[in-house]
Amino acid sequence: MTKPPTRIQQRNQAAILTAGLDVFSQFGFRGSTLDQIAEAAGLSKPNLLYYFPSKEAIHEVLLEQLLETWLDPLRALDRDGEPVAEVLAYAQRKLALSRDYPRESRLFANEILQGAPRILDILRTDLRRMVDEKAAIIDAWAKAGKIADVDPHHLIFSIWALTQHYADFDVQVRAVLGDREPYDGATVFIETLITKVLRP
Amino acid sequence: MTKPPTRIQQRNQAAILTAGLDVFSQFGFRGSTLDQIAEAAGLSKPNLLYYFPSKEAIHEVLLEQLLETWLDPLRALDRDGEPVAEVLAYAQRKLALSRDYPRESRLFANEILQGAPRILDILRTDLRRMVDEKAAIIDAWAKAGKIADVDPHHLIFSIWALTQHYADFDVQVRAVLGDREPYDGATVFIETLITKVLRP
DNA sequence: CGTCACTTTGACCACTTGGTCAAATCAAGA
DNA sequence: TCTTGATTTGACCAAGTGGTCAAAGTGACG
Repeated sequence: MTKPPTRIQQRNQAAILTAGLDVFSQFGFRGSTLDQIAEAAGLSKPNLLYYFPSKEAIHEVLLEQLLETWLDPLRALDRDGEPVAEVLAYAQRKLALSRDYPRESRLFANEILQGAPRILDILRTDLRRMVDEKAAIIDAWAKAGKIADVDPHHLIFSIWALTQHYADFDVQVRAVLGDREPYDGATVFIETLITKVLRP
Repeated sequence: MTKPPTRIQQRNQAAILTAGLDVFSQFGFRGSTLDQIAEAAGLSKPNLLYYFPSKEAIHEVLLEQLLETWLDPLRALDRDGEPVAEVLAYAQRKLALSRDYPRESRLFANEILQGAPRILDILRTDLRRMVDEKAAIIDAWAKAGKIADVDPHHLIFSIWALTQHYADFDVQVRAVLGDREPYDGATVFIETLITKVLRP
């Protein structure tokens, strides 16, 4: 029998989560402070703790929200589609995530860098299961001669690496490119790369 | 007229730097504490501060040591070598760094994720200069028809992404692969990938 | 063995941190 | 308007933080 959230609750919870995403994605869990988050959310610290019981709770909600959508692009890889087009589309969806949700990508990167203490079991079960499943599809395509015979797990890793790099290492990419916008070139490059790799 | 370090100094400074690398690479600068580092080094906190004036100083030495060797693999890319072999060798050197120095890779990743506050100017000058220089070499190879015509900057980014992924996301890679060792497969996959991408 | 520079540490400090609480303020429906 | 529940905050706390310091301990060399 939970009550529906008031307008103020909605606004402040959203502000806190946005602020938390900003701060956590940059400094990691331990490197972030409630004061930072409160300041970024435009609230006082006690007020922030009126909406979330602890620092941990904010982080937890953010990670949950992230995991909810993080695997969607891979989930959509369809065994009945045209193989090269399917993998290409997957990579482009993943790259779009990096472009449109770089903070989420960095939040995830921080969690993994710290040893994934909060999501390790999910990685070992849900993620592993889905990757194995999709790898089997890719492997079947290869065995059928529809694409080149590449290691499907490392193909998936390479797509993760290539796409997330543009979000996680954004500052380095931009430092090297100067003014030039990264994502147009990245889109073309990754498409070329995958096409060539998969050509039988 | 600086005195040569005693045996004890050598041992303790090395222990502190190793401990600092362990801790900073996992939690980032702000997420790490002197107590953690001191404990990992087997020293008391005041004793640690006898060898380094501050937390910042330890981190600074580690970053300096890192940058000293981080660009060596790229620096070695030789315009007079055989193009495909040169790029392949570069990628393999970089992958070996990930395998043999994963903590250094994660230290770097943490610094970049946090916005590269301590090395941004180096990225914008030294790194950018070297990447532009090597990109020009790759471009010349492409124009000469020796390799395919790919965007050289994104080619370099892709090698960074692919290789560093195995160090930075090690825990995720292993969670997905289970017992299987990542680097053998990665070596083969990356070699295949680059060969195919560069084939004219 | 004595000495002196090098090393180590316990006690301490100011500041930050995550979190609490009672009291004050505010908003909306009766 | 009044009431009541939702919201906000200043003051506060215990633990953790980076860092200091004087004093004690130790090693190497004459």
